[in-house]
Amino acid sequence: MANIQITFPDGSSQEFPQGTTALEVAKSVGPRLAAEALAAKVGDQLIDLSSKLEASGPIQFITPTSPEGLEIFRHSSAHLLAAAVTDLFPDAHPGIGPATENGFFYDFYRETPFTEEDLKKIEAKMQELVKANLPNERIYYSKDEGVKVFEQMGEFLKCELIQEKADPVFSAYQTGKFLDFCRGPHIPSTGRIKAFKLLSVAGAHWKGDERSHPMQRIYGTAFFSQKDLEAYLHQLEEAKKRDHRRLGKDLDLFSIQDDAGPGLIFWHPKGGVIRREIEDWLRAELTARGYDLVFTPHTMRLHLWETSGHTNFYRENMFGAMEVENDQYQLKPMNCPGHILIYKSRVRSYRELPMRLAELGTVYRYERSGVMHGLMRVRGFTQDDAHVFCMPEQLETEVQACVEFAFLVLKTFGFDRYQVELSARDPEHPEHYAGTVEEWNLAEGALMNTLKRMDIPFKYMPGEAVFYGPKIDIKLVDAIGRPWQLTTVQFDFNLPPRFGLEYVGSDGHLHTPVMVHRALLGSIERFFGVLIEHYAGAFPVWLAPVQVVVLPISDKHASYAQAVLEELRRAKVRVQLDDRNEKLNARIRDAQLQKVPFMLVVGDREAQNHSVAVRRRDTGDAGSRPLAEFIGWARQLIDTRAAKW
RNA sequence: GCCGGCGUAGCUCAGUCGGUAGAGCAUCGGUUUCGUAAACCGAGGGUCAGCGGUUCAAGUCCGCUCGCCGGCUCCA
Repeated sequence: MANIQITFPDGSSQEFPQGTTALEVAKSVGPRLAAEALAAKVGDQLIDLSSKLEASGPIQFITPTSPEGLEIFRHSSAHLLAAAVTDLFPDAHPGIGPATENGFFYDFYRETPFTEEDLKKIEAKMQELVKANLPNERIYYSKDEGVKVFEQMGEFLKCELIQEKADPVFSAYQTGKFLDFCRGPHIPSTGRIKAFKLLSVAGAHWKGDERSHPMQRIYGTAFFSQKDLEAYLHQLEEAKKRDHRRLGKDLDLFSIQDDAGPGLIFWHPKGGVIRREIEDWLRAELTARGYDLVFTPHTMRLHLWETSGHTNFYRENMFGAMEVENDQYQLKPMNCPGHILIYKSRVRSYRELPMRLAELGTVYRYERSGVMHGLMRVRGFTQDDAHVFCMPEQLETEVQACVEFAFLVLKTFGFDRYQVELSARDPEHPEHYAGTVEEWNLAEGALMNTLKRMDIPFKYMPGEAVFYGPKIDIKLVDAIGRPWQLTTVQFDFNLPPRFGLEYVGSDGHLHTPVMVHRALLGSIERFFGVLIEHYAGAFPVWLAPVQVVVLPISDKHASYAQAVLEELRRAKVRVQLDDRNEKLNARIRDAQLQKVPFMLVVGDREAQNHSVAVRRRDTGDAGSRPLAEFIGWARQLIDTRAAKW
């Protein structure tokens, strides 16, 4: 038998007989590697340890520390889950079960729902299968043969998948009695899975199609060590404490009320302060960047939305039209038509371009009942919207300015977890899009050049563009790792021709302008939600609804406390006096829980030399200093919008 | 919209087998005047989400509706 040459990551190589398994190669390196290895990688292909090596080449072993290690491990955990479920519940038909970012899930079709108790039973069965240390065996089938095997087992969902996706010869994995159509690779046996937990059961749809069978999805997570698992569960608990819905109530920032309806936000005084700070900052920046601030009506004639095309492609997201004097009016789901009407109100010259119309525009969208989520997904919200009307040759400059502005937003509010996506058209289906191929090439080129020139890493997403133009999106991540879209910069090849927009060029002829939609914060509501979670409610001084609390030690110090209060007010610091009949400790505790940045304790000593004893929210007692000095410090933190101090 | 869970005082929650509702915190009144994360005493506060049904009797069992939570789907 011929020998093959296997090269290791350190560059050394060794000969093995053809057909040697990856595991045997690992053993030749050392027993420790053989014990730790989960799978192997040949070239860029992942294989099982039981796979036979047929050709010379490099090999790499996947261990718990490899980037792919956890994913393979969790995928095998999903199989373990399915093995346990099919064993306990013969009427449960497995669908699909992949690894996810934080764990894994498996979807089952079953008439009766799984209960919490069922999850416990399943977990116990999984433990049992771990103890049995069942091998994950790979079996090859021809397509016809495979379909027959799964048909005999009554696994109609698997048959469907095989018919749709399987190669003429495909692999399946056997774990105990459970057989799954699966590409692999898998860890050698179930005995390796020690730290796992089933987390929840939720509804899903077969193949993600809403009209298809309802499925039951069991979520779980698995780690290489019990310690890692516990750390993850602890992190979930911590994240819950940052949930903006929890903090919104505890800090009295906003509410959503049954009497008013779901998805409609009430901004309480404290939330209102933060919103005003955000908006004031934004308006100043918009003005400095050559935007014009406008206001447009909240309801307009329905025919306007027919012209824009919304009644065709956006109807299911619009509130119903209302009748006024035999005419139909529509609550606005977007601001674009309003801005377009301002543009159209008179003849425009190329000298006026680019024209940047900005509005904090409140829109209403009908969201289906199951999708609302705190401030993140609502039915009424305010966008920091703007539309830039310009000539094609101005596009790139305008896009760059938008992206730079977006990054200033991220920096100002201290966001560091985000991802940038460029959504382009699907080149296979040019007929799905408005505008010509030339226009699209120009627009996609402008977007991509901008990102590349600015050295911003991004995900290129062909086929993800909306029909009217390509876009750049920036998504931020919430407390439990869910991404939320905020910033969007989008081209629009659709609306300018639909509304017959034009400008007089330097050549004296009429031309159609190009239009860019952009929102940086996205919606003020969603932005606020992400912001609350980002700071866990402990806002930097410039945003904190109450920046300073004055705490007189006893009634004797009331008049000095009052003087301190007034001096801070004159310096335009948001300050409150807490002179309730409570012990100092209790009042400090309340201020801490309200996450007030500074507490000023005043007693005899402070009254005597016009000073304050400063307590910081984060590090506690910071000693006494003259009142004037503290005010200077506070003002500086506010004026510079300091994130840390 | 779909699947599952949940809804008791302002908040967090208890309430057994169906027998007419309770705690802590918060609020209000009083006492206490205090130096860096919860003083003490007392009082008020409920359409048990809503509507309907079963029953001698429903917070508890059944149905419908509304809302919330976790997902799915959707998301210009």
